[in-house]
Amino acid sequence: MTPRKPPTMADVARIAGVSPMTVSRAFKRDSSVSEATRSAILRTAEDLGYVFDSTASNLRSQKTDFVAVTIPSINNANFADTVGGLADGLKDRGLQILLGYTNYDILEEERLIEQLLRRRPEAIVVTGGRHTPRARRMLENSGIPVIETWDLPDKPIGHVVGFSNAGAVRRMVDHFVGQGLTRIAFIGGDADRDTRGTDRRAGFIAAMQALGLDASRLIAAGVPPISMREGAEAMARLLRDVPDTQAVICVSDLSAFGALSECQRRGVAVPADISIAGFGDYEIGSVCVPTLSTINPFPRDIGARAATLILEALEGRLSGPTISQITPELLIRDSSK
Amino acid sequence: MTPRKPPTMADVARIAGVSPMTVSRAFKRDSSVSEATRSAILRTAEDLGYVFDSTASNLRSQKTDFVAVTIPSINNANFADTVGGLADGLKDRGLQILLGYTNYDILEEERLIEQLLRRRPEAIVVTGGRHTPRARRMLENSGIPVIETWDLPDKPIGHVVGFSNAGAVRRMVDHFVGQGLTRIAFIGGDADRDTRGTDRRAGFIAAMQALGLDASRLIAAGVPPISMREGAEAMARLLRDVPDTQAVICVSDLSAFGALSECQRRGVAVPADISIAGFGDYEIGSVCVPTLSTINPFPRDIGARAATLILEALEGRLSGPTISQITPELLIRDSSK
DNA sequence: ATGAAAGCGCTAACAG
DNA sequence: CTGTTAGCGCTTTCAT
Repeated sequence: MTPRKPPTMADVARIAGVSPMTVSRAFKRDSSVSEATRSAILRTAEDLGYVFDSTASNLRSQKTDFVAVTIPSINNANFADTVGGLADGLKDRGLQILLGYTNYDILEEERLIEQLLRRRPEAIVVTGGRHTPRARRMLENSGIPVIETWDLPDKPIGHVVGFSNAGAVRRMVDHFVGQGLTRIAFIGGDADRDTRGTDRRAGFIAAMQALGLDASRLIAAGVPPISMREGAEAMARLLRDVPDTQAVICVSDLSAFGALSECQRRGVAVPADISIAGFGDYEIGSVCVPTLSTINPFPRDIGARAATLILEALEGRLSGPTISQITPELLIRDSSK
Repeated sequence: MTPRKPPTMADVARIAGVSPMTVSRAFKRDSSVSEATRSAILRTAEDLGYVFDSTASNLRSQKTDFVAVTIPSINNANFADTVGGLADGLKDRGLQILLGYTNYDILEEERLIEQLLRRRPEAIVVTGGRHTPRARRMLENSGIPVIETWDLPDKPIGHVVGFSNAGAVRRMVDHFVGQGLTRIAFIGGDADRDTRGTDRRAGFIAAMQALGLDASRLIAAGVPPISMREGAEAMARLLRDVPDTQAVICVSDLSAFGALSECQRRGVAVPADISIAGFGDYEIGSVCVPTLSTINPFPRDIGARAATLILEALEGRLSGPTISQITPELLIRDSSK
C-alpha cells in the first residue's frame, strides 16, 4: 500500500516533457501520436507506476465501457454460459461486463437495475421479461439499449433474445405422448419466483390439456431454483403418491438428475419403469447413466447474439427494436427411450 | 430511448427550488436535510426520471464502492459460492462487486487486473497466489487492500484467505491408505494452468512418496478445468491401462462424477472394485449413487471472510497483513467405504 | 439545515 | 502530430 496519492496523467506529462493531452492520446489505440513519443510516455508511465483513471475518463467522455447484466443466480451453468457468450462478444470492443444477480426476485431486480444504471452502462441485458413497473420505467427511460433475454415478453422494452419456455416444454410433452406415454408429471418449484420455471410449468399444463390429458400431476419441490436434492425428494413423493406415472418432466436438468438418482436408490428402472426429462442441457445430463433427455436452449448463443446487438446498437446500425428467437433443441437420450 | 440528455442534479435542484448541494445531501443516508425538503427533492427526482450519476460522484469523492474480484471461471459452483459469500458480506455497506474471470490463465489475469484497477476499486480479491511479476507489482502498488484466496501463497501480497490444496489431498491419501488401499491414482488436468489443480496433484505425489507408495498413476485428462466427460475418459484409460488400481482421487467432484459414471457404464462396482474421491463438495457428490467422498473447502466462508477483512481494512481497523486459514473438511461417503 | 465556490482527472473541441 | 482551454456532474470545504 502506497501512502502517497497515486500519480496522475499530469505527473506523467510533466516528467515525459509533453502535455497531458498527448499522454491521454498515447493511451488510446488509434490516436495520432508519433511512435517515439508514445513509447517514451508509456515507459514513463510504467516507471511511475501510473494507472489510468477510468473514473475521470468516464465522466469527461460520458462513456464507461460498461455493459450491465442481470442474471437470477451467479451459480447456474446456463446463465454463466450466456454471460460468457456476451463477455466474449464484447471483449474486443473493450466493453466490460458489470454483473449483478437478482436471486430470482423482481424486487431485488428493481434495486439492482437502479444500482447498475447509476454506473452509466452503455447497454443493459436483463434475464427475463417480467419486471416491476418502476424497473420497467427505469429501463425505458435509460436512454441505452435494453435487451431482455431467456424469454419472449408480450411487451418488450427494447430488444429481445429469447425463446418460449412454454413452447419448449410442449415439445417434450409431445415427445412423450408420441411414445405412448400419457400419465405425465411435472416437477418444479413451488412459487412463481422463477418466471421461466413458471412458464415451463404453464406450458406443461397447456400442452397436456390441449391433448385432453390429466395435467394435475404437479410436484412442487421447494423454493426455486430447485436443487438436485429437491428433485430427488420430489421424485420420492411422486413414486409414493402417484405410482402409476409413466414419465416426468423436470424444470431443470439438475432436478432431473436428482429425480434419476432417487430412482437408482429405489431400484426403479429408467426409462423402463419411468421416463425422465430435464431442461437446459447441463453437462451432467450427457454424462449420467442413463443420459438425460433434455432441451438445449443454447445459452451461449443467447449471450453472443445479445453482444452482437449491443455492438450494432452502439454503432447506430439498428433502426428499431428487434426480436431474435433462439430455437431450443429437443435432445432425446436414454432416460426416455 | 430518450433522445435528449438525462437530467442532472442541477436540474432537480432548480425545479425543487434548492441548491444542488441540498439535492446531493438528500440522496445520502445520514446527511442533515429536513425530512420535508428531502421527500420533496426525492419526488421531484422521481418525476423527472433523474438517475444519480455515480461516475461524477466517483471522481469527486475518489470513491467508487467497487470491490474488484478475479475468479478463474464464471462457470464453477465453488467460485460462485465464494463470490456469493463476498457479495452478501459487502452488500450492506453498498459495495458492489466488479467481477472478471481469468480463464485459468495468469497472463489473462494480468490484463484483467489492470482493467479492474483502472476502475479504482476500493479493494481487490484475487483467486490464487501465483501471478505474473507485473500483476504482482500492480497489486502491490495499488494502494488498496489486496486479498489472495483459495491458496496459501509463499509470499503473500496482502491478506490471505485460503488453505493448502496439497495438504487437503494428503488427508485423502491418508484416508485411503488407512483403509488398506495403496494402489492409488490421481486424475487431473494435463497442464499447469490451474494452479490449485497443480497443487493438488503435487500434494498427491508428495503424500504417496512420503508413505513409500507408487505415485506414478497420474492420469492427465485434458486442459484444466477438466469436465465430467474428461473425468469419464480418464477413468476409461485408467481401467484399461492400470486395472489393478484400488482408489482414485480426482481433482474435482465434476471429474470424479464423470469417473463414477464410467464405472457404472462398465459395470465396475464403486467402491467394491475401486474407490473414488473428488474435491470441492459440489452438490452432485451428495446426490449421486453412490455418494462421493470429497473435500469441502468452504467456498462461501472464504468469500465471507474476505468481505469481513475488506470492511475492517476500509475502516482502518487492520494493522498489518493477515492470513486466515479455512480448514477444509474431509467428507467420507459411499464411494470410498 | 442550507448554500457558494472550487475542483476531482481526464478528454472534447478547437487551434496550430 | 501536439497543445490550450474549458468542463463533464458531482462533492469537499468552508460559510452562514
